[in-house]
Amino acid sequence: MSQIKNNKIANMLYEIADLLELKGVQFKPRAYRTAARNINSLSESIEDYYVDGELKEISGVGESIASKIKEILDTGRLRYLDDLRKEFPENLQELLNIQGLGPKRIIKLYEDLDIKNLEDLEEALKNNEIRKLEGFGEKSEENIFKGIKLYKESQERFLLGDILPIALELKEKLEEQQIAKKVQIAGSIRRRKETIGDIDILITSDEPEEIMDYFVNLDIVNRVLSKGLTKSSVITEKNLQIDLRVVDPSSFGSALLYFTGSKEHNVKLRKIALDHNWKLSEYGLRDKKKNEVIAGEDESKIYELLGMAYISPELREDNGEIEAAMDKRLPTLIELSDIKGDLHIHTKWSEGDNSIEEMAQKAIKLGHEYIAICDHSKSLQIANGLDEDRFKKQFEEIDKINNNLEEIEILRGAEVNIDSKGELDIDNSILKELNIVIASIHSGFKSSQKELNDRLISAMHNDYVNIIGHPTGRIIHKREPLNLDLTEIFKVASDLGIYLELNSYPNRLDLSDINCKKAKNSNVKIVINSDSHNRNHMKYMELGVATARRGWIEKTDVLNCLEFKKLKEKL
DNA sequence: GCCGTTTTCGGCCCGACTGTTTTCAGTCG
Repeated sequence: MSQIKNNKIANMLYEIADLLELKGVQFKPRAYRTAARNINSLSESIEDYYVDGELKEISGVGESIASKIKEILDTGRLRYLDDLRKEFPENLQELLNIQGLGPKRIIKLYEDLDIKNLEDLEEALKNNEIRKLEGFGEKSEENIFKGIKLYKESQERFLLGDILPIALELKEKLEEQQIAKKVQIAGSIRRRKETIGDIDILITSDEPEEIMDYFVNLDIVNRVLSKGLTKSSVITEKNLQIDLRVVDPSSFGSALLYFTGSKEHNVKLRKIALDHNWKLSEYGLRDKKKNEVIAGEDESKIYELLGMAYISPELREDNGEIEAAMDKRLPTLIELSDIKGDLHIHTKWSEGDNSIEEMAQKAIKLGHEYIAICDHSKSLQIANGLDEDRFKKQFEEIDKINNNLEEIEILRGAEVNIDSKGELDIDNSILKELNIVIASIHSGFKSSQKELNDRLISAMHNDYVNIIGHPTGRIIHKREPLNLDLTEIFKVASDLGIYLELNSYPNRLDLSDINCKKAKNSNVKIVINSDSHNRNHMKYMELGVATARRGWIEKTDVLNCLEFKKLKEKL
């Protein structure tokens, strides 16, 4: 297990792609990105592939990229990348992350205005210099300005889906060291927030010096910020900060509570403690009069003494969970094991990487009872969307595999496109042959609120539509949610019995935690899907379930917690 | 640079949208 190495290599390949793109090289950037993406979604360490001589087994990796991977694994560096970097100012490729800027315009900005980095770009914006350039105007300035804002936000926080595997791997490594006893990830990761600022890890150990030595010398570490006996902080190459704290076993629970947060949750707990004439801190729950610790080792004991049920970390946002815990009316949150199937799976038929059979096999391994193959429809041409004829052909393949596989049920599905008028791009004669129809918006994001609402509502009125996919369309750090009136959408969904999707893709998580809670309060049922484009994406279900838990969702709120028989009845 | 039930060489998703133009380039998905 070493996602960290895979990640490092993928990032270097992504950088090559960016630099080649700036050079105006065709096709190669895509080849490098494909390889990088596939390496990132490997479930095993790339080193294992190297050792076994199987690098070229990785899809998208051929002769040339394989030899580059070898060079990186052997030497830690790559000459080819070093040489490419020399051709441009150090941080020019960073500008590719800004929405609205591509290679052509970046090169123009560089050549005409000597813009070498983000700082130069902001300066030029301030002086209104960009609008004077040929091909740019006031609107361009405005869009670049907005793009910078989103990009900066993305620099400060990381996606849960990117950080969780790293955090879990760190935890595992620390646990392997016999000198660390208890190991727990705290902070916003433990609360499974959609974005993460840094990683906080709490441990107990009798050998703090040894464990700190081990920690600051891990290969993920780029810079050591501080190193002591109780706390050390390091920074990784991607500017992610990791704090490791050694705490006394007698206060492990109170420290865990304190460092898990949220701040607002903790403040309220401390107030309640004060009402009892107690004092709550990271060192324990303490009786002020007698000056003695009454709890600290165990987190749940603290909640118990404060007169409430144990509160799952995902709920700790001071959104009513404390009151609910006191009244014993906390929801029984959905668990990953409640999920019985995945109803949004792409395959090679459209833009997925794997075949129907491969996806089904992976789903069996994950313990799913059923999956729905929901490839894109024809108007999404970039995704090689299916037209009516190809859907018919796909039915045959699905039915055939379904008959051959006893362990799983494969449903016929589609993710059809909602056009600018709210029409679906696939004929009802095909839709009625499907077990599952997801309708999604993939274009015309900037329509007015009324137009957007009307489009979704019109799609929901189609007799064959079951699910609205990624309802708000947001891409975390990239695209704001659609300007929808969700209250109206929820009402229509509830009235018509349409399920709203919680799309588990790491940068979607759409519906968001907050919207899940609102949906639940509006009697809307949801479905949690992975939207897998590769068999290794199916594990994203974990992120969706975590988000649902943050939204107070119970298994009875979720379509794909039903067993297959009941699911079929519902549909 | 990768890949192949139309190819081991010659392709490589392509249309919509935006903002800039005055017929189109660049970007996005």
